[in-house]
Amino acid sequence: MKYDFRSIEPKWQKKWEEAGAFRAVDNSDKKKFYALVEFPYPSGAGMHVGHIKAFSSMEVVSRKRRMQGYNVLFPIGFDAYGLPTENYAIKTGIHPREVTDRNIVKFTSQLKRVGFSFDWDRVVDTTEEGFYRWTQWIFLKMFENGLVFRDQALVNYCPSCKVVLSNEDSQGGKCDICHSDIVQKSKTVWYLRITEYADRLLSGLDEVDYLPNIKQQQINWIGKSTGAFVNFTVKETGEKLRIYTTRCDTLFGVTFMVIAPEHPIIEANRDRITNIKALDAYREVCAKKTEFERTQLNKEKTGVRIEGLTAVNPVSGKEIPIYISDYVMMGYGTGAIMAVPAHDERDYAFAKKFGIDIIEVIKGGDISQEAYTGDGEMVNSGFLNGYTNKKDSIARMLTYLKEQGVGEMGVQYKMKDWAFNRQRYWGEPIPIVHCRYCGMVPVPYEELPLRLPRVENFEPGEGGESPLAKIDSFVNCKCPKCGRDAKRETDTMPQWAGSSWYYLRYIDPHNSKALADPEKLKYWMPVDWYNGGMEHVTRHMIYSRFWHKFLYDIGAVPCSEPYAKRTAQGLILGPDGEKMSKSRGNVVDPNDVIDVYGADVLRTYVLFMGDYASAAPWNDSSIKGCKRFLDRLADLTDLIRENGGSPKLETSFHKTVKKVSDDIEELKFNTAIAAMMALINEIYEVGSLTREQMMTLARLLSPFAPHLAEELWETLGGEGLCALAEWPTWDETKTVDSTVEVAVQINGKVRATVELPVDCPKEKAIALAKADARIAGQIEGKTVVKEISVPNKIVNIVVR
RNA sequence: GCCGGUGUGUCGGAAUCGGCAGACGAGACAGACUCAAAAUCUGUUGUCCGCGAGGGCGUGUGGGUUCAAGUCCCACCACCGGCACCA
Repeated sequence: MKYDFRSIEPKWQKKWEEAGAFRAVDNSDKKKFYALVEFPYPSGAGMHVGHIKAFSSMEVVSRKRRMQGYNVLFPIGFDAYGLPTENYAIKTGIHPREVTDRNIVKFTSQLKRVGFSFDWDRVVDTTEEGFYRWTQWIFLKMFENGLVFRDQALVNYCPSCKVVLSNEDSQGGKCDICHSDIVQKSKTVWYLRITEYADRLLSGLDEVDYLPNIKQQQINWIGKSTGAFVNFTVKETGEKLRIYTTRCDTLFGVTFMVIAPEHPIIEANRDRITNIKALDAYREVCAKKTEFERTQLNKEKTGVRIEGLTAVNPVSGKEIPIYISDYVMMGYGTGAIMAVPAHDERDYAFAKKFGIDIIEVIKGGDISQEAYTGDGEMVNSGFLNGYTNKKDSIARMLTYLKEQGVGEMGVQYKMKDWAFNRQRYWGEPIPIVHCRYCGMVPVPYEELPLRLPRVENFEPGEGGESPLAKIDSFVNCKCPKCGRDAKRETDTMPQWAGSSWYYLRYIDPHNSKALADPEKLKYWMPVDWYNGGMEHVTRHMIYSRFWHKFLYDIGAVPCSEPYAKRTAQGLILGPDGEKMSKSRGNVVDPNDVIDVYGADVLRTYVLFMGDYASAAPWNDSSIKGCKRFLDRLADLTDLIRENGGSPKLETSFHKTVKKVSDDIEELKFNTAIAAMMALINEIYEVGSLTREQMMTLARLLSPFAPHLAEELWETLGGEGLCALAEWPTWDETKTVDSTVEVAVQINGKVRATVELPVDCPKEKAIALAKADARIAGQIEGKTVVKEISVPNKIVNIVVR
């Protein structure tokens, strides 16, 4: 058959669209399958081949599921709020709305050209009123439920761009945009109380099927640690100084305390502290450091002793000094630690520098040389002396602390509350009104969406204010509660907002009464399979799991976890082996590939190029192999004969159907395609095949190269669309040949192979192996020590 | 430092309930077709010794278990990803 991709690809794309072949059906009796891919950010550069790979796994699975009779929901949308569009607008003066619309048109045409089987009736755009209305709705629900709060915090601020930056945008202490030095600035920050869900985000992982490394990253991100809170007492004031520790059994080894420079106890005791000037000087130095500098490892420990305050160890009664040092963070635990220099490397370094006592409480190391962090017998520890097991000594100490009322078990998380505002224009307005009399008042639900006003100037204001702050008509409003003059919040939500719930909107994208109809949610949720990048398995996925759990708590969704299964693709690197980027100039544009080879070749190649989960470089010549594969496959129609093929070929078909079916489920597309290649190589050797076999081949090919598959299907007289034809099945009994080639080893080295019937009994196999001339020659004159035969695999004869 | 992963020809990669290492594809070389090139087709292609039959070596390194190890065990090395002064 002549394979002219230029004519057949548009032809079948049109037919699919006319037939509504990929439309998901609501209220169907069929079994559902919801496949999800991470919706793209519609950047001006358009898609690169990495996007194609990212979408291709669920594309193949979706197409296979449809052929298996499932009602499939495979949607696409656009995560369109964000900084690049806004920066582009600042630079060019073109409004983000126009830029976004233009980019979405571009992405849509690219996606359609590839022939993805998305349901185009369900496209969502996070910047559209009908969508962000519900983003705001969820925010207000969280506000109502006490999950939203405001607090002063130090933020990364770029004095040149006049903009507050996230930690990601200020790596290395430099502004990501203009590369000037970042300073720390105190700002009011909106927070979502994600830490309240920390434990459930952790335990929820037991219910879902994520790749192990994905689960592990989430576990690390949440960072749960179990330990104890212990109250030390300040001798001079009687105040409690509370610390968190995971090793409360080392309490007898505490020789000093360290608190964070920001710890409130300093302000509370300014007049009592005799060296307050020295402390203030140190604190000022710390305040100037960025989070990045402060967390640099292996740097010299610094700090200042607080004169005038002394702590009392609640267990030993010993009086110890208190220091401030920036190696203790206000943001973790209580911002204060008990220091056990003998058994903690950081405390050891600090004690050495400041000449503080080091008391050994765990035997096993040499504390004159370094801190000993291993296990061992407890010493110098009162009632704990003689304990050798960490678990027991901690348990004993916890009991004691509780009895004495000076401490108790506690849990800490590395995960922090989610800073949820940006001083930016191109985002969802936070629907809150500040009233002088009523405080923070939510915008009434019926007034949603709170529209983002159309402005002409997107430059951030002085001091890093949102551009919205300059729009009087937006800012000035009446308090929804008391009706007096009030001002709107001018910050917007971060980029993560829309993507935290978009998968729900696909289920009912045009609903104006609710974020989605409960009946539809019940049918479609949860997402059966979600694929995306490894870079999103912590932030995006944790954020969206948090929102989902909240929505579950208020009865808005029917299940507690949004994604039943999660996998990730590896990057496509540039032809030079480096990460694709505009600045390197190594980006491959899918349109260029389609122009030359067609969409089917592109689709096949991105899946054939390597292990789906690993990164692999693009190779301009390797893609030819996929082109040849499809050409050769199309030409097979010339070999169709009434009694074509051979019994062995029939077996190979059954094997291949099984292999391709199984491999798709494990995302092993490269070996699935390789199996089809091997099959057509075999057909060419045999020289003919049957029409039935060719139709099987077309259906197997359909998820990968659907346009060619349709064309073949039509040529062969198949009924309806190949995309909706029944997925081929295999007969397990027909996947085995009648004979197998078995390797014969002498002392573990292969010396010959013999053709044996399948499941040949051991004795017979050994006898037949020995009958082989070469084997007989090898055994001659030697003693056979042992004979091993593994049916259908190997015969090994050990001789001496 | 901690956690996770990977290491196989010239390249992308196959093969892990231990059983013929290098499937499939690319590249390279040789040949056919062609005035020629491209495309296509055929053959060769881990490495070393040998005219050949054949044999030695070979899956990051070193050791071990086994009739048999890319696969299992021990010790290391290198690279990639994540977290990181987390108390």
